[in-house]
Order: sequence, then C-alpha cells, then structure tokens
Amino acid sequence: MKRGPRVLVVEDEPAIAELIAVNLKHDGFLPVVAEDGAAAQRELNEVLPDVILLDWMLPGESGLMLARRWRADSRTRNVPILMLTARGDEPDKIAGLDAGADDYLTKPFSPREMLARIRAILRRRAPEQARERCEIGDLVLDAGTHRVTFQGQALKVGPTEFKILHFLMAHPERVHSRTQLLDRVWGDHVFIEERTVDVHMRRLRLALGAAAAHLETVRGVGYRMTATPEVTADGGGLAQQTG
Amino acid sequence: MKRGPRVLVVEDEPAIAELIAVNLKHDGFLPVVAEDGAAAQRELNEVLPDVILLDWMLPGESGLMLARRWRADSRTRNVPILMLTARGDEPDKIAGLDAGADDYLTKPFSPREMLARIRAILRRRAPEQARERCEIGDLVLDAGTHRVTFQGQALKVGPTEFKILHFLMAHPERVHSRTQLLDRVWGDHVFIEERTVDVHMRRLRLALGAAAAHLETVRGVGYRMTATPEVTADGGGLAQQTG
DNA sequence: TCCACATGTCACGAAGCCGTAACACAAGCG
DNA sequence: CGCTTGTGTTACGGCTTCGTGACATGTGGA
Repeated sequence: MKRGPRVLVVEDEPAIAELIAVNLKHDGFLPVVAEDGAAAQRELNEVLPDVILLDWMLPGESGLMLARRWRADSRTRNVPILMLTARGDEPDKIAGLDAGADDYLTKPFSPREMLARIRAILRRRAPEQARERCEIGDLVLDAGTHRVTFQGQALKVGPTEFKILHFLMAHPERVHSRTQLLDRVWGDHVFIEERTVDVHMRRLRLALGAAAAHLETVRGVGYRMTATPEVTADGGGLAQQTG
Repeated sequence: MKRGPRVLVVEDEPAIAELIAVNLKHDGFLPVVAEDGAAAQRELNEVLPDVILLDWMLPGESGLMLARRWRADSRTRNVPILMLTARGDEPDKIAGLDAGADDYLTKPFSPREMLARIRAILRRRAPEQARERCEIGDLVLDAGTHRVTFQGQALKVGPTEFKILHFLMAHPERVHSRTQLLDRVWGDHVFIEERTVDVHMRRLRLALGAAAAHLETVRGVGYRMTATPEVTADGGGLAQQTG
C-alpha cells in the first residue's frame, strides 16, 4: 500500500515520455505524463506531484515559461522541477535556474542518471515530512489538519512558524543551527539572512504562549525543542558561582 | 575577530569569482581569488587554504591538470578540492574525480548549494570531533542535543567549555597540553594566551560540579579526563579555598 | 481599490561570553 | 625555610550573540 513519489512528466515526444515513464515505474515512482503545458496545468490542478520533469522544448508554452508560472503560484511554488534540455546551451541553463528549476538533465541522458537526479532532489527537498503528528508535553502538532494545540487549546501559528515548529518537533531534543533551519524550512535554493530565523523564532514563541518553554535557545549553536524545559530552581548540587 | 576557513577560489571569470567570494564572505569564510593556475600556485606557496574551489575551464593550465599536480605535491595533497564544471559532461566529472577532486559542482549553481558542499567537505575532512556521544562514569556528553548530564542531571555548560569537554571526553585518559587544546578547540591559527585555558578549565569545573573530579590537572603538562579520579580526603569535590 | 496578513531586514539594547591581568595558593627544590 | 615555577581564582573591559520592536514590501481577498 506504499505509494511511490508522484512524478509529473511534461514531454511532448511520445517515445521519450514512454521511456521515462517505464523507467520511473520500474523504480517505484508513479509517473503521470502530460504532452504540453495545458495538460500539465490540468494535472497540477488535480494533485500536486512530488517532482516535475519538465521538457524545455514544448509545443505552445515553453518549459521556461511554465517553470516561471509555477514558481509564481503559491500552490505549486514548492514542487521541485527537473528540467530536460537539449545539449550544450549555457544561456538556456541559466535562464532555467532563474526560472526556478532545481536541476538539469541534458538530452540524451541515461535512465540511471535521471533516476539519480530525481532521488537527489527528493532527498534534498523533502527529507521527511513523514511525521504527520508530533507531540511534546502538552503541545501537539498535526500536519494533516495543519493544527497546533496546547493542553487542548488551539494555537494560531503562521505558515512559516508552522513549518519551523513542525521540523523542530519532528526532531526533538536536537539542536538545529540557523543554517540547518534555513535549508530545511525555506529550502536550499533561497538566500536569507540567518538573523531572520531569530525573528521567526520570536513570532513562534509569541504564538506558542506558555508552550514556548519547550523552545530553547542554545547560545552560539541554534535552537532546540525539548520535552523537559529548564527550570529556574536548581535541583542538584551544582557549585554555582555568584559574581 | 573570528576567522573562518580559508577558501582558494580559482576562477577566471571575474563576475563569477566575485559572486562566489561575496557569498563565502557572507558565511564567514575567507575567500582568496586566483584568476588562473599560476596565481593559484603563488597563493598555495604562501599559505594552504582549507579547501580549493577549482574551475574546470581556465586559461592556460586546465583545472584537471592543476588538480592532478596538487595531488602529486605532498604539501598540497591533503587540501580538499571542489571542482566547478560546466553542466552535463559526465566524462569530465569522472576525470575530475580521478584527478583527486573531492566533489564537483555543476554551473550554474546556487550559492546555498555551494556553501553546503563546502561545509560537507570540511565536515568530512574534519578530525575526530565526530563522536556524538561520550561517557565517562556518570558523566554523559551528547553533541547532537548539545547536552551534558551527570547522574541524569543536566549541567549548564558554556560554548567554549562544551567544546573543551567534548574534546577531552572524546580522548579520555590522555593528557592534553594547553597548546593542543588551543589548536583543537579554538583552531590552529588563533593567538590566545595559554593561561586562558586555565580560566576555562576553572569555568568548566564550576559547571561540572561534582563531576569535576574526572577532570585532572597534570602538573607541568596539561589536563586529562579520567574515569578513575583520585580520591581525596575532602571528598574530591570543589574544595573552596578561602581567598 | 483598500485592508489584513506574512515576510524579510534592520537598529538598538540587554544578556552572556571571552580573553587577559593580577593576585593567591600549591608544589618542588636547595 | 625561602625561592621559583605552576596553577587556581577573581575581577573587568570589550565583544558577540540574542531578543525585541519597527518598518517596507509583497500577497491575497473583500
């Protein structure tokens, strides 16, 4: 009942499309073929794939235009795109990257390389959205319903803050650097100031209210979600030096 | 002023070189740009970088030749090389890896990916600080969660003290001189008074509390972490000397 | 169009950390 | 004992890091 990653293949040449689809199926992917931009758009309206294999040369709208459009649409923005291009046109490649493609594949390519690239993208982009439900103490996050509750009470958490919280709660007790958070929450393809993470942490803490005690700052390292928040009262025999 | 890892950027295209340098600087690296193999060689004769970013296509000697030469030279042999290649030429990549490149990056690439690759290389090459979890008696250090516990009780340890403790616990029973500690904890090219180590040891002992018994001073040599601390009449803790 | 919300960045201040000097204490040696 | 060397301890100025409020921009909906 395990379903493989969905791959939308946008390719007008039937022979190539078939070749790709067969190889994808063979490796456990679920390919859906669209012969042009319009068909691809219809497919995207139905269900979002895990990755898009986009041919550069297409009848009607070009792959470049499509990539640009999908990157502009908030719904499809985060779907990684693997561009298929004819061999050797550097300017094309740069334009494609600008349009938001995650990687390129030069035709002709070996099926093995294609599969490797797709797996690399999936590994990079979606290491694990696996955990749908996370709990830490009385704090509960449900990715399916996109809800956060603390002691049964619903909390209002913004989109970015939700992603951060999701990641932190999926990997509790572990310290995550700002760089790691940027990579995992925002994605590797953006360049954001590390300091911005701090601001979102502040917003997350405000949203969490009392539950913010579970969110700890590790000075000089990063942030951490913990089930056992530090208490001010010192329980052990620590030799505490007073200045 | 904290100094980051040195990166020698061998790239003839000024625009690309500048882009790379800016991004490296932004992330705390110290980039040095060389426009061709000769300039790179001059730079290498001066000071060895922590990693070399080597463009494949260069005026004069190609990146492949340079990589091969540097790999043959005992002085530069161990400097990791990250190769920059034009997209899509598989044979080139293989040849590059044969020549001794540690990894390659396909142009065009995102700054974030470049930084991630560099960090990955440095991490891979980095010494044995790798051990995530260390135990000595009831004292446990976990680098992943950045936590130190003694008999189950969490201890509050500052950043530098944590690094010292991590190193000592990764190499227990062994005496480490102040110089060695400075090299391993602070970095090889930092000018710090050796006496400073003593002060951090003091802070570390305060943070460790009773567990400080495992941290021994070897007079005239350095410090050591031991599983079998010497038993003293006064209980082996922090005997407070009146001052 | 206006409005509400989200987001990324900056400036400023507070808190914590660091390296060093200076002094106190301990250990070795004659 | 007195001297020398090595280490423990404390205080402090300077610096880094973090939290916080404010602001400009972008985005989507009424």
